[in-house]
This record gives sequence, structure tokens and C-alpha cells, in this order.
Amino acid sequence: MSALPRGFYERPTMDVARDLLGKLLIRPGSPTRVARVVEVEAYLGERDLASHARRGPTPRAAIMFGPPGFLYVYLVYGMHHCMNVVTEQDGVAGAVLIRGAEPVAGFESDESRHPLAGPGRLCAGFQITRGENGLDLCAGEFFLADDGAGRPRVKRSARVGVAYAGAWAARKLRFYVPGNPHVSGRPRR
DNA sequence: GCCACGATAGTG
DNA sequence: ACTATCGTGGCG
Repeated sequence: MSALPRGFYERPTMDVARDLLGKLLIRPGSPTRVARVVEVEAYLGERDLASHARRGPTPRAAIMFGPPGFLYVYLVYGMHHCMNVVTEQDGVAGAVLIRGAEPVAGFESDESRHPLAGPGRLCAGFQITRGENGLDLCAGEFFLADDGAGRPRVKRSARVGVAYAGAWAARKLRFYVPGNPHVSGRPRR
């Protein structure tokens, strides 16, 4: 299965976010880990007050202003990692936060837990840390792919944990597969 | 330099 | 509802 091409990411962030649902996250290794994306959030760039890009291309956020198809990983609350894919053409900030995925292969069928629900657990499951920040998603070490499953039914809601962002907090920039148990936290339906 | 504050998740 | 835990960025 081959990686989605750069052109997939070089589009409006909202389109990339919506189209990422149903795609496969693949990390070749021993074992190769595969999971299907079921929850994402769009972060629209400098004007988006909930985005790390809101303060311009600071050292942390600069990657969001760069070329599309690269991984942006950061640490939240001093203990969890979050993974994003960079969108939009080079010079324009944008990213999609991947928040939940359904295990397909390579994960322990660990009791009744949902090991890939929520951005922190998703990164833990794929062993993604800041060491993977800036990784090229079109190069094969870690990538997204289309297995022809098609886009699932999609619902939208406000994003999680961005209440501070004023009017931007209310915008429905979270996309998820309703009813899927690997969707994190609240509005799961 | 220094400090307030998170794009969270597990426990009570 | 509480809190662990630390990098980022704002400010001086």
C-alpha cells in the first residue's frame, strides 16, 4: 500500500481533514502497525485563534507554514504527544490533528480499552514523539494510505479543549465517524 | 531569565 | 473535579 501523494495534503485544510477519515495510518516495523482514522480536527492557520500558528511562524509552529505532507508533533500538558499533518501550499499555515484511529493490525487486542482513542493515546500507540516531528509522510517510514474503503459517514462538532479561542472555539472543525468506539471523549454520536 | 498556561487522560 | 508534568512563548 503506497503513501498518499503530496498533492493530497496540498489542499484546503478542511478538505484534507474530511478526506482523512477512513484512511489508513501505517508505520512499517516489527510489527507493522496499521489503524484507520476515525477522528480529526482542522486547524486553519494564522487567523485561527485555536491554532499554534496564531502567533506566526515561531520555532514550534514554523513547520505548519512549510510544505505540506510533513508531520507536526508537539507535547501537550507536559506529558502527551499530539500528531498533525501539515496542509496547504508552502508558505501557508494549516494542519490537521489526528485524534482517533481504529486498530487494524500490529496492536495488542488489549482488553476492552480503546488504545487509539484520543491524540495522546494515538501517539503512544504508534510510538510517535517529538523525535518524529518533521517526518515526511510521503517517504515511507510513517504514512497515510487509501485502501479503497471509501469515506465513512462523517459528523462535525466543535473542537476539543479550545474554549479559550473565542469565536473560533464554536466552529465545527472536528470531524469524526459517529458511533465509532475509537472516537475520543465527548460528542461521539 | 521567569512564569502562566495548555489541541490530555487517568483517577476519585 | 483534580492533578501530573514540561515546553512554549510572552514579557521584562
